[in-house]
Amino acid sequence: MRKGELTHQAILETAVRLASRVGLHGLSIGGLAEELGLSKSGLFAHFKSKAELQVQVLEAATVVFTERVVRPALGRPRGEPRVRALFDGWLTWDRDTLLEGGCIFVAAAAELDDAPGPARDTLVQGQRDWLDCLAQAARIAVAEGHFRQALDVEQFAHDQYGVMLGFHHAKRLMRDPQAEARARRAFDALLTAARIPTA
Amino acid sequence: MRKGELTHQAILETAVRLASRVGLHGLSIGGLAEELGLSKSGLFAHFKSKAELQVQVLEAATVVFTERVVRPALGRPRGEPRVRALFDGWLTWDRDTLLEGGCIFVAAAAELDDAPGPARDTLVQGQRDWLDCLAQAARIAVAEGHFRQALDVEQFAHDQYGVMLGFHHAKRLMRDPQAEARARRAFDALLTAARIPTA
DNA sequence: GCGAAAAAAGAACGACCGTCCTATAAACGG
DNA sequence: CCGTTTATAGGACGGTCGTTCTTTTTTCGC
Repeated sequence: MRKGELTHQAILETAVRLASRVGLHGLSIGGLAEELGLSKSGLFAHFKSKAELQVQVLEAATVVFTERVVRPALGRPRGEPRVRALFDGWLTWDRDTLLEGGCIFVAAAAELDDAPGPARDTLVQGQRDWLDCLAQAARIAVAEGHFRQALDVEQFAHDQYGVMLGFHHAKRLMRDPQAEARARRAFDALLTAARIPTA
Repeated sequence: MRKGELTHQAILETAVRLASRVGLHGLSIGGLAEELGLSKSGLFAHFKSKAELQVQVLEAATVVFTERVVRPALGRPRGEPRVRALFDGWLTWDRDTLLEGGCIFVAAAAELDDAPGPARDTLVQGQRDWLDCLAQAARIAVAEGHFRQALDVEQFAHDQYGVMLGFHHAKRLMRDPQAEARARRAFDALLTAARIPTA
């Protein structure tokens, strides 16, 4: 009862890393087993299906993301500092977590946007939570007087996400060495617009 | 020499549509053949490999995109109107082209960002051209006095791309009915920031 | 340490994949 | 209309996929 849970966890850890490179679709039972030195059937026994594996990979990645990005940011002062911390953590969490293939959620979003099923549902829920988290941080910044009163915090979260996606595109596909600088400049512009009274 | 070229074109047309749903990876020779009522080998003969098929699919999609988005925009007045036209066309070109799976380039970007090869090279070149096109349109808007002199036009193009990616994410993955309104609002903010003298 | 229970391995399955080879059918220049 | 070129079909290949069943090994409470 303990050994099983242990390998189960080890599998997921490797699976998240592998999925970031090859995608949830490209993540194969056999390939994953080989990477871990396990037999295909031995690994499969931990999940009743590949779909279940995909769901658990997304859940495991979400746990890591929360630990690596959200929790540290919650330790920062309420308002703009926390908003910035969320963005900063977001920018580098895949690097810090050794996800060579970049943010697994961005890859999964493109893969699953037209593939109904439990994996998609899991991803969407996680993204919804994350967007809510971003919006809530902005809401606090409004309450603290850092951002203007009339700011549409959901729009702010949405725009922040767009900046992040642009960063991912520039960095991972275009291999643009300026990607991070561009993303920070774009986010700064967002912050500026959020601060100044109704433009 | 004519019949062949005709079906070749028909194959690519269907392939682009199919790839938008299932991705370049999920696009299978057999599945594509069935959709067209052709034999697998008959279709395969048109391309020497699957990699070549993928490249040609991307090229075909680029032609459509240029025809549907870039060319109409070039008919609009130089400056901000043209910049807006590029954005507007971009927002809806996948819908207009009956790409049920959404913009094929966004899907391909996530699929290929870690897969070196001719398909990736083709995509990257196309995206580079497109970003150059956006930057050039912004440059003209500066020259026309619509945008401020000091505007970083490459940054503007990059930010514009981020808005578009945010739109795609909100619409296709999150099924957010407000996706388009959000995207327009974000782009308007970009335009405002581009107009006003150094904030 | 023994015995039950859990974990892992081994082998096989049907299905689909890209690719190749060969034969047939259609297209087309003369 | 014929003969050649071209386009398509048919079938088979080795490989990988997810999944299942059966067997062996390991774990772990008693």
